[in-house]
Amino acid sequence: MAQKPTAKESVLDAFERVITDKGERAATLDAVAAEAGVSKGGLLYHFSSKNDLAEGLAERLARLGADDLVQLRDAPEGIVRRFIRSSVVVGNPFDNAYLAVARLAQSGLYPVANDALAAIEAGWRALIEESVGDAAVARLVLLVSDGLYYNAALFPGAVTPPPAADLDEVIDALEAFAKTRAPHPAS
Amino acid sequence: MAQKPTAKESVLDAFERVITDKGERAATLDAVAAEAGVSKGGLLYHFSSKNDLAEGLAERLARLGADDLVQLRDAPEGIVRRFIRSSVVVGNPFDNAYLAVARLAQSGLYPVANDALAAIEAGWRALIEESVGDAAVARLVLLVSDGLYYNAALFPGAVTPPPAADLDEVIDALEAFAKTRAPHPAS
DNA sequence: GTCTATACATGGATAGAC
DNA sequence: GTCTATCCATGTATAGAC
Repeated sequence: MAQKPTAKESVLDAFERVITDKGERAATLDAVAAEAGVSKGGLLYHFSSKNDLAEGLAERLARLGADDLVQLRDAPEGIVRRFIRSSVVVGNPFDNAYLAVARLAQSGLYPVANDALAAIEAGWRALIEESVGDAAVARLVLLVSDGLYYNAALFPGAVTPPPAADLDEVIDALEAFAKTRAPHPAS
Repeated sequence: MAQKPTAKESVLDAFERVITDKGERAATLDAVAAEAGVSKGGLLYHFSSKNDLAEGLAERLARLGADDLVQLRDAPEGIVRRFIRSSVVVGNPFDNAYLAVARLAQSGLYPVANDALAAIEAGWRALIEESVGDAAVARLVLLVSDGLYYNAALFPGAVTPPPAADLDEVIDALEAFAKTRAPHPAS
């Protein structure tokens, strides 16, 4: 029965797309309505304010984030490798939502966006710490991820995608360091 | 003879302060004029547009950035340690300018701000690479720095200052990794 | 050089027809 | 449920007095 809210979802898609492509400031009600193919009034029927739109996106992120965390936990290549690799935005639904909400959060106008990001980060942190077994290594992993993510995704237009080979080299370094700190995780 | 442009500089100070304290969106001409203690008209005499203000700040950053790079090169505690430590914003003139310009750049409305940041980053990258002698390590150092910086400084209000002890631990890890990669830099 | 007054555009949101 | 028309607030920028 949660299969039918197509109209709302497509407006939310449009909101997400405009934020991602042109930045938060460009995501006016007019622009979002146009992108969604409806009028401003039509949009405001589904989301009665701009803050309502932000909440909708934050909820979507929370939903997708839960799935993402499960996939991360079960990643065959290992949690750290998967986590770092996924720090460079590729364009899946979770990435798109995360990026858009991050942009919203930056403006400082939507506390709900900041809260949603904090919740995602907390989930990651717990999983990474549990996985690597050392707080310092976990911190390093999270910092590198943040560095990658923010660098690549934060500035609309100036996207600099890092080469995959370089990325793996960085991951190797992190895992080597992790071994240094926790040499015998099993015994 | 470059000692007298007090009025312009104080307007620029106000611009910087408002951006830092309340975010780029709150830095309207009205708000900046009020902060500087002048009228909107008075402000616009010195900077004929908002983009002009952004350019002024970008130039200030470039000026301070040159000094910063020299100090980094000569840091007695070592370049990497100094660099990572300085990634957490402390409030010196360079930090203030950098933070403000970063916020401007995020909006996507001021290409001059993005350019100024890119120039700063390029200077850092060259120095770090030269210092650690290994591209992968340099990349890691820059990523950690970015992670630290963006996390702490990007969201107006939600500033999370990382503990100094944890920071040093991260630096130790980076330097240990650097030794792994370049065991005998002299021979 | 600094001020007031004002023009002009844009964005969020309401009212009410269809 | 979606539209048009409109109101109101805010932000940038200009004109011209002092």
